[in-house]
Amino acid sequence: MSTDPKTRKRRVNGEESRRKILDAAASVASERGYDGTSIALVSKACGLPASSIYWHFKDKDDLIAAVIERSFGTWLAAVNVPDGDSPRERIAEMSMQIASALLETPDFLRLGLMLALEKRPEEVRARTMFLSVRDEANRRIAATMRDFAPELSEHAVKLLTTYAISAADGLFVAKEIGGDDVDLISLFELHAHLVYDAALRLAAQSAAR
Amino acid sequence: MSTDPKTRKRRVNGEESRRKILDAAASVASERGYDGTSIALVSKACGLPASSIYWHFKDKDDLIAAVIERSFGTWLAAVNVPDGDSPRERIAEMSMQIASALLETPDFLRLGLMLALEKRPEEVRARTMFLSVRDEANRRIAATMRDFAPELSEHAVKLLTTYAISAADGLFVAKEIGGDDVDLISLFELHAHLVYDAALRLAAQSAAR
Amino acid sequence: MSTDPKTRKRRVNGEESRRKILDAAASVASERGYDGTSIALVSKACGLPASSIYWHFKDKDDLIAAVIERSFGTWLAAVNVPDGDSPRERIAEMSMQIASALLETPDFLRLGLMLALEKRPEEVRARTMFLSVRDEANRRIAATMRDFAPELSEHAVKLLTTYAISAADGLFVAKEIGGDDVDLISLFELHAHLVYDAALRLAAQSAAR
Amino acid sequence: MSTDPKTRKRRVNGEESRRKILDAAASVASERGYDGTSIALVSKACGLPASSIYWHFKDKDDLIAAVIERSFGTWLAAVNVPDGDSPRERIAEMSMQIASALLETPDFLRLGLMLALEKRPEEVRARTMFLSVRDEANRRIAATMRDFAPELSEHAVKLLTTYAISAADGLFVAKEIGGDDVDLISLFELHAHLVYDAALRLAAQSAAR
DNA sequence: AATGAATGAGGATTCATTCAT
DNA sequence: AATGAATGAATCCTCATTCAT
Repeated sequence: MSTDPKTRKRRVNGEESRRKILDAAASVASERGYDGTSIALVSKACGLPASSIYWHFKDKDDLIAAVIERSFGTWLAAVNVPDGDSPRERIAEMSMQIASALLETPDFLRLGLMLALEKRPEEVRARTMFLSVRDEANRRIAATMRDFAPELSEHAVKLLTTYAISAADGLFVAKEIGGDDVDLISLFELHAHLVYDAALRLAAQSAAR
Repeated sequence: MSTDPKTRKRRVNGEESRRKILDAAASVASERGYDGTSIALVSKACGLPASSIYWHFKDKDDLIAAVIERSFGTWLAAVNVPDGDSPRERIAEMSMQIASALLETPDFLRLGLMLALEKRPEEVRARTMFLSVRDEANRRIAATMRDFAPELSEHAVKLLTTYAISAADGLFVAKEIGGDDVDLISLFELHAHLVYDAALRLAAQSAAR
Repeated sequence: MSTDPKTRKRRVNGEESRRKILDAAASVASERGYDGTSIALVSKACGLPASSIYWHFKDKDDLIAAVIERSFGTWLAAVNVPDGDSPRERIAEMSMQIASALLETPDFLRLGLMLALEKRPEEVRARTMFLSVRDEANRRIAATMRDFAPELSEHAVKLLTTYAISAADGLFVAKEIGGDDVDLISLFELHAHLVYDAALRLAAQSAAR
Repeated sequence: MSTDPKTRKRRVNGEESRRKILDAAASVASERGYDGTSIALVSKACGLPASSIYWHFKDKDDLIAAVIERSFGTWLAAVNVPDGDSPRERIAEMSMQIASALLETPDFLRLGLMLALEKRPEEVRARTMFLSVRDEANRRIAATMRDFAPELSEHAVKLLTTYAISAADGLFVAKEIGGDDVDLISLFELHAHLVYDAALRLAAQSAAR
């Protein structure tokens, strides 16, 4: 940390502006989606004129892709595979981590799902960014799954992984819609339980063959 | 009701125009969401001038709400609770019906979820329409659930219902994203299975208390 | 001419607006070129809001192409090949017609030349329009030339035609630059004379071979 | 003049930057005209940030005027009045020089003509620069003309000079439009021939009076 | 029941330019 | 001598909506 106030003030200004813009864009976009996020709105929210946004980002697409990217970063940092403990406990622990990360920084998934559902002709970079980030998550979960139950066939791994992620998405959506009426923690607990049991059963079937 | 052929002709034409507009709006909106759906786009897609759209619908909001409403109608018609058979088979059967209805007419849920995720200040009628339609679905499923396992506590019913619907949403989203890579039928089969088992277990717990 | 004022007022309004826009665009564009012609400027000049311009024309390019097209029409109407008289007199007569048409409606050529000189990457429709219109003029003059001196080789016809048109362009530019200092009529007289003599000489050479 | 190597280094670098900017501006401006030449485009083409351009040039106008000035310099250097030989040969020789200078460095005239055709309210310095440069050319040619045929009336000198320059402009434009289809050399040969004959005839007429 | 035309507000983006370093 | 960042005005164009017919 530099102690020279002048250097810090000036040098960092560019990056600070960039950060302010990203913050503003994240909050606007996660509330109103891609189309609903106008540059004017972001400009108002961050205090910088619209033209300044274009100094930091090529275009709206670039801006929102950056929002997704950063948002995924913070999100990932909050989730880390625990080791030790029994498989059941590890899975429950991860499940809790994901649930609370979703409660704390929902921007990533909310905006991502909005983009994912849209199928406009011209592929939006932001959408691609979300999908690739999601693919990465997919691979990690599949790896954990194989690790934990090596007998599972590849087909079963894929089925379970897709189910695990999809249902989590759905629960998140329910929470977004239902607000405090929805007990996300309990739902994720149930979810972890069900997926764990399903994995055991499928592993047993595979082994039997 | 007038028998004057001219009047009838007009009315029939009017209804056909209305239908054409709804068709166009449904296809555009399910691809691009609320904001991405411009009247000009709908006009181009249905061949009628923009001003004609305003003869049939009060405003854009009204149009999209109508799309949701009609879309839900067709959708509901495809799903009907089967009777007879064992509970397990009935649940599996319903599950299949829902999965194939989603494959055939995905507009309803795709557009609905898009709207649900958006949180704009001015409540959009279309969104409200979707949410109320979804509440109705919720009630029906809860009723079925109580019917099938009366021992379940109200809390358990709510948890299971929410989980059942949410995961279905998530699976639908996965299918939308993944396309043919995703085997929606198998996923719903697994889903029905898991929810059924969970219901049994929770019912047993409730009974034990 | 309809005598019903209401019909005329309303029915024609669309076309009248279109005309007003074209008039305004012609005057602005011929003064400031393609880039200098902003829709806002045209809007101010014609009294209609910018968005109305887009009702009548697809985009700026379309608008300016239409200006060129119409402008060429009026221009062509003012020039018609005279018959009777000796070749020399006919050429002199045509030459005068062209000169005075240029003096009266210079928009066409001024804007056209501006566009022709620009070589931007994305071909502008307006430019293409001018070039095709110019090709047509080229063909007509070449035909007249062949008609009048059949002995001329094709090569000579092309050389003379190009020279005739090009020098006329140049004289027009000089007049645009120099204003009243430049006696366009005398210059065209001289030009006609020189081209005529050149044609005679080249025809004689061709015949001699 | 300082001998301090640092200062010299800077100055040399500075002049090289200036040159790079001018090169970039010349290429952009000769392709897209005054309005089409944005500082951002020039910046991209020369690799220096926009703000650096403003260190070397007061504003856009200044930059483009400098382009014209330098461009005219290189151009002039390529054309030098030959002495000795007969008048006819001297004119033919000059004509060839001009034609090949136009083929090699067309930027000057292309940009100049674009500017000349525009008539915007606020006089652009770059345009004035071109016009004054052109006036100078005019004077030189008139002087040559008087020198070569002293009997010519001032009126005839002016007419011939204007015609000579204008037609040359026109031929240049034709070459710009037509590309390789247009044989600029032959056209200039013809042009020189015609002007020469016209001068002879007018001189004879003047003498006769 | 339908439509051609119009319109003000707002969309994304680029403009020429400035300023502190 | 150079530059990263900022900025207000302007760019083209689309928006949802209205209105007279």
